[in-house]
Amino acid sequence: MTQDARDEVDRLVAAWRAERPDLDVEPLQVLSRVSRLAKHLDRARRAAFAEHDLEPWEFDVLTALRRAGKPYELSPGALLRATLVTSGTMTNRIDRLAQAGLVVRRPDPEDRRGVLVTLTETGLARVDAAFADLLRREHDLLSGLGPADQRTLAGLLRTLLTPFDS
Amino acid sequence: MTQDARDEVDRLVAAWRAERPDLDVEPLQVLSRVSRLAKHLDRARRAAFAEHDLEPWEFDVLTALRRAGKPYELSPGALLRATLVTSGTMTNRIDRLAQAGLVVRRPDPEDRRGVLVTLTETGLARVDAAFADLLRREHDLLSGLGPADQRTLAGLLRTLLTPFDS
DNA sequence: GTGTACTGTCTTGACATCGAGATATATGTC
DNA sequence: GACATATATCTCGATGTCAAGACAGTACAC
Repeated sequence: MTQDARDEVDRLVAAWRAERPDLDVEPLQVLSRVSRLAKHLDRARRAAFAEHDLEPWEFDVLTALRRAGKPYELSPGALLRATLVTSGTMTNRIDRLAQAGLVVRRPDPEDRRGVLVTLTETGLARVDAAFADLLRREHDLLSGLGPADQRTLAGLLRTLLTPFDS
Repeated sequence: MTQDARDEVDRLVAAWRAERPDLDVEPLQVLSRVSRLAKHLDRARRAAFAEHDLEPWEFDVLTALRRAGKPYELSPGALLRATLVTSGTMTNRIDRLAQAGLVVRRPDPEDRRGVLVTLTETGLARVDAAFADLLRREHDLLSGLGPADQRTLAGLLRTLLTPFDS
């Protein structure tokens, strides 16, 4: 029934089965792999961005602005929803991005509580270069799967993700 | 060609296609979902462990020891390989776990540079309770997929993970 | 056995994050 | 139009992590 361990998670599951045969550890086959893959992805991303003098957190904010399209402008609130961080973190990020000249902050003319964050020319160029680079690397990471498998995988992941989109 | 957006990542991909039609953003369909799902999983885990007075990082170390089987003992080096953190981090974690009475440190009798970290009775009981709880919750998270889909998903993820197992 | 490289663990300083709370403004109700 | 509630952003203190390097001990060649 049990096949040979083929990756770290197979070994992990086998160890749990030996120690806790009373528990159903099947969920780990999926979820533990998701966590581990994400950890490796973070490292790969960090390496890719380093060549463009960007930290992952800088990239996250800049891409959110880039995706918004011209004039590449969003509120801090929109940015924190897009990046899943807390407001204190976002304030800090915007501060440092502004100091680096990649974004500028200006008052929201329509809501005096609000602020708008805009990509500068430098920021735009930097994020476009880094994003193209990232896609090349991610494409390579996925080269082990054919197009059909990738679509299948994306679909299954979407199903798991749907409940979180609230 | 483009189907309706059904989750956040579909919207993200659509936004990129509009802004950068020159790039092949298909890799995001898989990898962006992996990262997002991992982030949600972290939160779910944190909530599960809170009921057992454990932080995620505590759980990670304790489960590594638990999986090792009797006498629930590993070196710091083995622990950091199992948890993918750096040595400084592991030292800090062991310090605090020892202070909390969940593990004990003792000199390795066979290598005077070395140390062995052992689960205490308290630590064993705590990690067993938290792990059972976690599995229940993870089982629920996967309830959107049938057994066959779960196996398919696990298999595809394993393929992506294999190159990282070095 | 001496020298050199390696291994295992810990120390330190910098840093990004979180969470709670503060402030200012906006919105809706009576 | 006054009041309570909600929203947008920022401030601040605590914390966990990493990276680099220090230090002790081991292994192996010669």
